Amino acid sequence: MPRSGAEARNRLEEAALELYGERGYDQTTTAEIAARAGVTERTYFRHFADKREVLFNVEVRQQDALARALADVSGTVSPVTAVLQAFRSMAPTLEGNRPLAEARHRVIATTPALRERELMKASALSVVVADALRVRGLPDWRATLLAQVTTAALGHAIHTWVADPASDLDALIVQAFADLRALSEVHIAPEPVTRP
Amino acid sequence: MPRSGAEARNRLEEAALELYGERGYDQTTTAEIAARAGVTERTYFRHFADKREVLFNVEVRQQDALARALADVSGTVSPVTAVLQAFRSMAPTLEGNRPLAEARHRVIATTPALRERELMKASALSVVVADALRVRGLPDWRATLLAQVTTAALGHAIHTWVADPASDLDALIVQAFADLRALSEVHIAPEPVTRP
DNA sequence: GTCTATATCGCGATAGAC
DNA sequence: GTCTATCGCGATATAGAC
Repeated sequence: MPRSGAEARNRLEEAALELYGERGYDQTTTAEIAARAGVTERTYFRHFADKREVLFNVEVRQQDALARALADVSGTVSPVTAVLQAFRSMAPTLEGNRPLAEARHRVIATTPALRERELMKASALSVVVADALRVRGLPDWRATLLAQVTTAALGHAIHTWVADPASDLDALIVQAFADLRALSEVHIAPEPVTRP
Repeated sequence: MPRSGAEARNRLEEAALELYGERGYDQTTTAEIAARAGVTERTYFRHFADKREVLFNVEVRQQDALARALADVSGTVSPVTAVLQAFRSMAPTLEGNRPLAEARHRVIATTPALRERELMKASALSVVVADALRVRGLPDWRATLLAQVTTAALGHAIHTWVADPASDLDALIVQAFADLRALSEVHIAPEPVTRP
């Protein structure tokens, strides 16, 4: 009965989030997800590589959006500012479906297998940022580390946002970057290299 | 053929590393690993939670060592210096079995499932560092971010060390922290908070 | 130690969409 | 008609229960 693959995909994502939320990840089978989505188990695996991946297609889309945003930022601003602007451009989309994000994060936070996958996606995001920084002329090592630091800041902002229903994501992102600068001034920068 | 648990464990770790290296992770079954180690598959799962975990007991031990090292660092030095000293104290042990580390990293780098687990362990390490920093009086958010930054630097040092047979890990760790400070001076600290 | 659930994937056939 | 998604069936291996 289903026709367009994208529809089945969406139904599978919804079904999975519901079931993982209801009974927990471990107590849910891929067969159940497929059944609730109205397709066979085999179809599930044609859309998603494994039991975890259903919850992370959202992130993949965000990653693509971020890559585009990074490419669009004016070349005249500093690297960190460029990253900040790109991150901020993603805030509205995320704010758009907060309830979904909350449900997602709740399940992920309580399931080690899903946290693993989340770390993988975060790492991929960091790579995207690092690539953009390299394009902007930063040497490899700096691009990599700066990307890790900024994505960590973004992660913290999102985490705080999910935890507090009254918070504003964009403001939290700006705040996270400000904290980052403060941190580097107080704890990282001033000291000279130490010796034993 | 009975042995004292710990021995079987070691043989399982060796066998797994060998097999993963020879045919690749996907083409290796837990039964094969158990067979090469001279135990049953059931015994394998008594020692390791899943197919990935065999390769990461090393990291768990390192994590314990790091926690101790962090607790032992003098309370008078700055937080970042404390972390640096603790990291450096781990270098000799690692330098001790470089060939093993090389084989490990080669397999992990080429196997997504293993990279996931590696990220998980790195995250756990970061939590250990963050705890230590909190004990030293840093507020939550700073402890977390600083821990992520420093463990990222450590990860980079180790990565470089594994890639270059002629390199010295301790020197690379020191270098990584120096780069960290340089990075924060040039790219993070100087600028004031930006506006849209 | 044994038994079993179920995640994962290969293959050939079918049925809508264009 | 050609694609491509889906189905139905079967095989293997991981992981956990008894």
